[in-house]
Amino acid sequence: MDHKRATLKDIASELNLSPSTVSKALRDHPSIGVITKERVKKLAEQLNFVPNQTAIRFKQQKSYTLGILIPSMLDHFYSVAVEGFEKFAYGEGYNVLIGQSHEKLQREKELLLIMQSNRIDGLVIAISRETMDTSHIDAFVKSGIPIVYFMRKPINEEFHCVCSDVYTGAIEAIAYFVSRGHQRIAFINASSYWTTSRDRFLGYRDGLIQHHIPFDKTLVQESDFTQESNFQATRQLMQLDSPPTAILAFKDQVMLDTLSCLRREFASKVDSVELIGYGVMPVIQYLERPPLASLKEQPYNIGQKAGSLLLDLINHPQAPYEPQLVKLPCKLQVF
Amino acid sequence: MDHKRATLKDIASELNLSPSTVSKALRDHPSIGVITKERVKKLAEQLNFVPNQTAIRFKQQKSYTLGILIPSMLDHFYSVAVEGFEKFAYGEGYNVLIGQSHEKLQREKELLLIMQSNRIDGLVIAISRETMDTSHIDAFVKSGIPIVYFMRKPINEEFHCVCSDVYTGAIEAIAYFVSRGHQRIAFINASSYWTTSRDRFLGYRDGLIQHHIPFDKTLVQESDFTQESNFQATRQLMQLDSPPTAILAFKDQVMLDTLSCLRREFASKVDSVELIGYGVMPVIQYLERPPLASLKEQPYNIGQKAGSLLLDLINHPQAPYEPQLVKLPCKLQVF
DNA sequence: TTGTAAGCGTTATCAC
DNA sequence: GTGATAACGCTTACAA
Repeated sequence: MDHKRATLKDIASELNLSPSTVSKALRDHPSIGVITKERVKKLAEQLNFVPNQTAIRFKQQKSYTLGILIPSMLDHFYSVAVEGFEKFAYGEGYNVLIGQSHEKLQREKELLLIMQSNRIDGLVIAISRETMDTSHIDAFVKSGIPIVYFMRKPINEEFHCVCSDVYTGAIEAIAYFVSRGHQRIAFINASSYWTTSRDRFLGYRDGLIQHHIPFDKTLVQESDFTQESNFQATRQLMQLDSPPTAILAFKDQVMLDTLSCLRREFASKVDSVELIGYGVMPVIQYLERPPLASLKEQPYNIGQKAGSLLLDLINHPQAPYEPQLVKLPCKLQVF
Repeated sequence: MDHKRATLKDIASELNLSPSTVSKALRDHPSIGVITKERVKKLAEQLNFVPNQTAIRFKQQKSYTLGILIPSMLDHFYSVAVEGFEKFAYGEGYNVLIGQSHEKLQREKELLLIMQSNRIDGLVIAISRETMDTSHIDAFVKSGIPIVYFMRKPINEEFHCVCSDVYTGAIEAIAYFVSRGHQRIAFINASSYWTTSRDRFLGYRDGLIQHHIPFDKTLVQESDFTQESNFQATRQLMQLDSPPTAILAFKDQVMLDTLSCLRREFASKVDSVELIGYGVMPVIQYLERPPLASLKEQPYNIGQKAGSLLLDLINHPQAPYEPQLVKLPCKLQVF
């Protein structure tokens, strides 16, 4: 092992040059002679010189690191979103720090501090389920780090956000249900604190209205995504005097649990209830009797888009502030 | 926005102290008076002071960052392993840089360079499918960064490694198959360049031997994990004159594709072939007719263990080198 | 075309 | 108990 890593100074003294010359040579600065560049690069290669990013970051007062804070990487949607985000970030010369809140406000706060202390240049965040109060995020923003929400944005915050066009998706889902003869259409939603829940709900409601189906609030349940909660929501619906024949779920994970619940507890009705979720989880292809459909979102593109929006903010900190709201379309995929 | 972030110097000049005093005060250095500490901490709080890690890292010549390089976070096993690793790392005050090779050697090389240039303090790695030559890893090791393999270790490298005890798992699987009357037991393996493939194979072979079943090499196929490859392996097996009645798969993803292939192309036989995989993918609970069983591994613990082994290496760089091989048990879970 | 010197924020060492 | 100083590796005016 070369016990000491080569530095610019090492190269410089070896070649009787100054560190600044070496620095410029390695970065192809025009003011350095071709021959010098050659010599420098050759030796750098030999010494296995790798520039010390920690020093560069420190010097430049820029971490070249972007943060992304998500509920969990075990959620297929978010792991794909992270892929898109990373791809973009790496392409722009940035590293990525990933944080998982696991739906805990406390963890979210800790991660925000870690990221702040790492002087990340910007953050993309989908808030946790417990995040009803955003004072920790406000403090973060106040420290001067640009931020872009994605998917889950607090309903009362005016901020940049990249998400799926779940409203139109819900409209489409309802239309498809109706075209198949359904009139009793239920909806299992999530935290009313997120814009994405409100938008789904509005799409559901407006979809019903478009088809002259009266809105019935007993057909709307809320889940916290645990299996127990998904089951409970399903039970509530199926035990109604007039149970639904179609259910729109906040996301496929909810829909799958709904399916399980129907199979286990309402076996006689499982074939008479059709389901649509959001996300098109890859699992579904392995089901012998898949649900009706799912709204295909674009997590990869959403991650990328959030990254590029964030970079805009980083590169134009003085630009007039006007919250961008980017919605990427969902597409109904029938199984 | 406070446009400039507070530094030690800011606090110092405000209180007419020196930066070094402030530094010590904030870290509760015994040589600083209680009253001074009070004043310093109070002002730090007020100014919303967050220590600049980039400066600390630079100063300490230590990045407090661990790297983990995996094939893909979309693979359930690895995303859980990353969770375990992260949990451990954060607990020890380290950040985590995650890299995904997506099974590409080229990407793996790039990521190694990025990590090196970030001066990570250590790396945990599962090599890509394309990694047959390890010169890039050797170079990395030579640069002085400790490394621990997990799951996928090159077969000809003597290094620390944390993985599942897949050998014993295979033995168990075969025993279970035999107990159910199977004699024609096939095996779909992966890259012969990994120890984990060799170990599975040895378990498969020894398992057969234990039950006096002759080894038949036509019953062993290799897959590269693409759906096409999984299907192809399944076809090869099922088209034999005497096709298997039981198949052990390298991992559940392979098993699921095998199941799909049987359903689509060998529908008449799908009920007469029993399957066992590795991993216990959560998907499986949603299948109406699940496969026979799966070997439950411990990705979370493996990630944690790899992290703690890595930290040992980091903290005791002078310790005599003796490759550690840690194997965590698999457990057969019947569905 | 090359060199000099200052400085980024923090901590360790040593002096007071 | 507190302060001055140097150092980490690199970049960037500016000087030569």
